[in-house]
Amino acid sequence: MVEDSFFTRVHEVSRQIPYGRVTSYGAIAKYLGAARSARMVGWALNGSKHQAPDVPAHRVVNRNGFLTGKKHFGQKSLMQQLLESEGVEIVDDQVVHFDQLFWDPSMLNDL
DNA sequence: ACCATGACGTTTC
DNA sequence: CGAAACGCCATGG
Repeated sequence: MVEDSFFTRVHEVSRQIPYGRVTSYGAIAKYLGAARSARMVGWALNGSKHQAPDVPAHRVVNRNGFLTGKKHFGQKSLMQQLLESEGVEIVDDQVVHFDQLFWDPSMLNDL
């Protein structure tokens, strides 16, 4: 059966993240109507590997642009490598020009 | 219903 | 500047 839970929502939204772009857990949470559930977003992404491998979790970082979830990729540097492969500069586990690369799900409405 | 967990975010010390 | 506490809330046991 399909879990119409918060998790599934996060998965779908995360898949909308454009190539070479990044977003924050809080932004996704806010878009889902649960701005205070940023932690659930990360947790959902953790489950996404199990439920929706299509979800580019590497494009989701915390509000500081830090690759906080890199450790969940099995390979610590994997998340950084994936982002760099998309043209995203990473320095000291942080996204460079995060404010420029930041993508908000709300942009879907205006797209 | 209660307690524990968690890839966050903000505030306080 | 760094660490810790707190809030916040969905999911699972």
